[in-house]
Amino acid sequence: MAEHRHVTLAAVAKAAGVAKSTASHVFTGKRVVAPETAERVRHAAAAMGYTGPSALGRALASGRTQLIAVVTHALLEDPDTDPLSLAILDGLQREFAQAGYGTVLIPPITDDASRDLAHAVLYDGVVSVRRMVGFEETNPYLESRHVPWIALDGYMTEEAAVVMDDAKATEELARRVLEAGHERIAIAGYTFSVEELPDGLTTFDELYEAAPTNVRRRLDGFVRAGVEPVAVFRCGTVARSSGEAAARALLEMEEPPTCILTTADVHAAGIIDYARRVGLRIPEDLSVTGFDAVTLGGLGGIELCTVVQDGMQKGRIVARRLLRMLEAEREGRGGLELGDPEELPLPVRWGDSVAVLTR
Amino acid sequence: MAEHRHVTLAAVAKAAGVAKSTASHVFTGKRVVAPETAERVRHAAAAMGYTGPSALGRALASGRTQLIAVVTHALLEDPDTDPLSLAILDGLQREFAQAGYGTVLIPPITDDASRDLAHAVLYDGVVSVRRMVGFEETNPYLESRHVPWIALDGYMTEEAAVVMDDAKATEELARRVLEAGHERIAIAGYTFSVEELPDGLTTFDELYEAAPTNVRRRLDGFVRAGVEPVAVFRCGTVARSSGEAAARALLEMEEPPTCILTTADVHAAGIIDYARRVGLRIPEDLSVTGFDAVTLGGLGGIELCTVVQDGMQKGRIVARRLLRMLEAEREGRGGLELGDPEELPLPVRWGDSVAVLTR
DNA sequence: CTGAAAGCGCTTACAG
DNA sequence: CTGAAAGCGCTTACAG
Repeated sequence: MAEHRHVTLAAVAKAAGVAKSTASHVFTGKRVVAPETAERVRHAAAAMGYTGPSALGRALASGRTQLIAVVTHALLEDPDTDPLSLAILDGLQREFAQAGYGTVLIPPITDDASRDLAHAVLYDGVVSVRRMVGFEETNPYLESRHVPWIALDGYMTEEAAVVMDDAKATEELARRVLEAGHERIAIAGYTFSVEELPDGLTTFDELYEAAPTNVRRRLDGFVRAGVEPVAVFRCGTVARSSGEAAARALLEMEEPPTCILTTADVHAAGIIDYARRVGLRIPEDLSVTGFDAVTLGGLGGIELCTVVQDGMQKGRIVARRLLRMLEAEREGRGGLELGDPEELPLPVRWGDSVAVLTR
Repeated sequence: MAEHRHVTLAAVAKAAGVAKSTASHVFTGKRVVAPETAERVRHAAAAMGYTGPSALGRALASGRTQLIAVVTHALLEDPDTDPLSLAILDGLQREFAQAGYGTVLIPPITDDASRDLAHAVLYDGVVSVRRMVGFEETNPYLESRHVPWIALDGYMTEEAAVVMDDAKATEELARRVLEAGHERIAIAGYTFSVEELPDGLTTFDELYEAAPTNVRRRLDGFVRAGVEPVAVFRCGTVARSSGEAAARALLEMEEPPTCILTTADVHAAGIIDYARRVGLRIPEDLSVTGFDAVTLGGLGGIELCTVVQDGMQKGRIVARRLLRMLEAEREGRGGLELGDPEELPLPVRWGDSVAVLTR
């Protein structure tokens, strides 16, 4: 009946014959209000079609938006390309939602539109999930907002939030490959900054130098297992196409490897795509290992030998860390204890993409 | 050098010796400011570490948050379960970002946490993507916020935003199945409200009655092609498990169908899972068709005969519609022309999941 | 248990 | 081309 638009707390308070502060407390519950007073306020609110304090007013007055930004390119790819980031996003979103925070998706800053967006968006904290492009401008900007921030994919802030023993996992995986009798083994590892470092053959040391810390740990595991690669390829993107490029280069060698160890499932998938196209069978003619254990289409029934990274769980862990940072900030004590990072287990999954060589 | 926290427009204006309004206009560009005045303001801002007007202040003053909420369960499932919603989300997010809007993810209201979140979050408009659970409370709430809202999955607002000729596509698909010689054909269609209508055998008319409008159109296509189903199964969820349930029931029949027509790829995948498990070959022993053409794992090299629904494109179309609604609202004219909905083409993709029967 | 008032950080007519 | 002022819708000490 009543005009439902733009009913304010002030109007409700007036109608109920109480002060704005009292009406406010009825809704927030931050102060005890006499039952009958509260009832009067609720009644007036209902009659006027008032559905609770405007999130906007509350945000300005309290300085808290209940919003966390997630800067990512994950959705800007074919879902098939980066399912791990999607899973992480899922975990982040669930944990934030549970804690009463909405998750705002924003792309990295790459042009005027994304720059304007970054400036226009409100948030209390931020997580950046893929630093494939645009991070040169995005990172300093996020820094300038002076809010709690966790950057994943090998940044220090990730290391402080979640512990992953990549090396232990890849060591086990590589050890089993060696036990299967492989001697000509190649490594395909990835870096992020494709502009400076495109796909291409390289040396182990150069790859190690350019790789993010998590990839380094994976390479460490290969070394610890005793792998002496006959060739090393640098994947410039975390995308299937870089895996194809790796296969093309590696299979052209005079004595091609019998097994390629990768640092991401998407690369293993790209390698399989290419190998099949040139008529090779997996794993009989070429073995391959991955990392992540994501669901990928078009593998034709092959189950990858890989390391399981539970993205959803990882997202949850990271979210909990950010929530604690937010809390610490609210306490006004930058030095509040954040506690140790949680550990994400990384079990090996032994599929059927590695052949056991008999001689 | 300077203390970087909590620098306000007012402080910058004072330092530059201009009025707040002038400083504001330097940043928004909504009014012409003398070049040297602007320079003075920018200089002061830089010196004080001011990175532009607070999104919060701007939002309160202008009443616009530059945020669009997307209510969805898509991320709350295994990415493998609902890749179409993910693709739609992708399209929404891209289009919104381009228009300067951030995308806020919130879950449907199912408990106190999600209710609080829904109330706390700020947004100028909203799109709801999956109405699987919690919509009984979520929908009225979204309604009560009085902002432009598009609900997908067979609601009227979707129909007004995007035109899809599902019937034409499924008619073509079913026609080809009939041409392949199939006579014992079953239909597995889906509904949303699993609480009231669980998985189970039903009649065509009952399914039709309970189905959302888009599923109805798909069923229309089957009828138009001349299909006379020997059995009809109702999938109570849009998940692989409901497909398995369908296969279990349908294959138990005395004279089981040679082909099952579904209204979603995930159901086709579930059917394949089950059929394989009981030792049937696809398509030799059982043919199946889908709808959506999403990437699904574990299909073992089978390419589904299905209808291609480009989720990303659909998301973009829906986003553009919402943006137009927002604009219309801003103009203060509820009656502003929104124009016709855009059409999303639905091509048939003929894979290898339907056997050609020779007799 | 309740009120009056300041203030959160801006934008936007209005006025000149 | 620029300023002074009102106001967006709340929350939160402060006071009683």
